[in-house]
Amino acid sequence: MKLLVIEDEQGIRENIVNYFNEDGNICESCDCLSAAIDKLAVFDYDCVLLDIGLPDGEGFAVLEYLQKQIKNEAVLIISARNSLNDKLKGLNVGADDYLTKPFHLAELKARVVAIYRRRTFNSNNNLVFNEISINLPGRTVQVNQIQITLTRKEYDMLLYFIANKGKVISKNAIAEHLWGDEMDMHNNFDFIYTHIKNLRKKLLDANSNDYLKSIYGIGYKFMAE
Amino acid sequence: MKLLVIEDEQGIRENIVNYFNEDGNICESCDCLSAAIDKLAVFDYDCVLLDIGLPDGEGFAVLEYLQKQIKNEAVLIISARNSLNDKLKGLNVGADDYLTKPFHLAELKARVVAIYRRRTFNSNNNLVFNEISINLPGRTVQVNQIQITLTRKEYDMLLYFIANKGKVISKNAIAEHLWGDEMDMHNNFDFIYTHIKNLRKKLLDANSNDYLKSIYGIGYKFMAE
DNA sequence: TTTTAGCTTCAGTATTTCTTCATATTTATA
DNA sequence: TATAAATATGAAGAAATACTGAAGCTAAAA
Repeated sequence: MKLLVIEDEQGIRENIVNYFNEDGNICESCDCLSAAIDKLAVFDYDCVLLDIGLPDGEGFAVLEYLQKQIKNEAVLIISARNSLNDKLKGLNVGADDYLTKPFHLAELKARVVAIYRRRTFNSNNNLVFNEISINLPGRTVQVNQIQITLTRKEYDMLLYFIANKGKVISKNAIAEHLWGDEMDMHNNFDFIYTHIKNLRKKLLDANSNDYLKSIYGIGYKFMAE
Repeated sequence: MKLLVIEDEQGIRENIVNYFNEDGNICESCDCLSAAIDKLAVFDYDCVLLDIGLPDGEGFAVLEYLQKQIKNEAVLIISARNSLNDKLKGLNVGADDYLTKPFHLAELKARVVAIYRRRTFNSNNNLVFNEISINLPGRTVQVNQIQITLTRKEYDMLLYFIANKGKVISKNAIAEHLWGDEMDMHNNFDFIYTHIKNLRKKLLDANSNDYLKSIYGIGYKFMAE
């Protein structure tokens, strides 16, 4: 999962980032509204963890920005305030959930996972596309009822493709989604080629259709019909 | 055991929480209906201790919520009212037991344990998974009818794995479950490796199948089937 | 006090995954 | 069709993660 933490208190911010990164997620962060908007304008995230009280304004501005841009990031508000008003305001402008400080990292993570599942998966926690079925809690992938074993990057890639099936995904977007924004790749996409190749091979070996289409000069598209 | 206490009177609530936590349980609490629903939406509990008279509504709403969500938390109602009507209403909407205030903490605990056993274990108080059989009251484990001796950490780990069989469990989640969330482990999982190793060895020495699978970069999964 | 069991730490090793690189193939376009 | 750029591939090196056995530590038991 790829996450963005918007939180001005350094301690809290770093705790959250470390906690998620240890689990194999890509978690980025920033400490003010303007940096947040900058990031969101350029990158896509699965979920944004948003503090309301920021040095340069209220976090609600992020929600409004996302709505205006028709971005579909999930948003979980983290806030010191626990008034019903703030909570309702946040949920009204499009937040998915609300958590009051102080909180346990485990609870934060449980909520993020819950939001993500609600958005992405069906009621059985399975993301199904034709002969491919992904089970999130078990981190397993089945093709034609037969289980295949994917590495972390392959799994993340497949999930990303299926979540965006039918859309052309640029190589930069893939890199950004799998490695985060500190990844400097000055036009070298060799590792993407390699992971694509390996993922393709595993899927084809399991008699999947050839959904992974290369778009010359741009990136890839996971064919949906 | 993981419990949730829903009770608005602070004194009673804290007494219950402390009493259960001293026994090595994980006992959380909240003081109103909406906070309770928030928690139940995200977390799973073994048993919910539910007060009926809450500031923002009747506790019965929790029972209805659990039924609607098809969650299978056990529920014990704690209430000042002891009218037959209320009792019947509670049991009708799915409560497992009913206790009238005032009560002794020892009685509360006895009832919770009774409910938990009734729900989780077969008639012999055993939690059985294939050739592994765990006896909760005795904290003993048998593999293929032969008893093996586990340390506290190993036992807790095994129980946690079997309770979450089929799901990938992150090392952070394991650490939290075994040591609590204050445990600061900045990327050092050596002790988890050690306990996993020891648990594995004991199970394999007793001719158990190799259920404990490592998920590279993430954590572990106890294979179900 | 001594002994012991269990927990944690550590260093060395093994394994898995990620990245790089050299080479081959495909594609766009001049 | 020729050329250059982009993409694909297999193999190998590098890095990250996991495993192991042993040793030290701690707290409870004898």
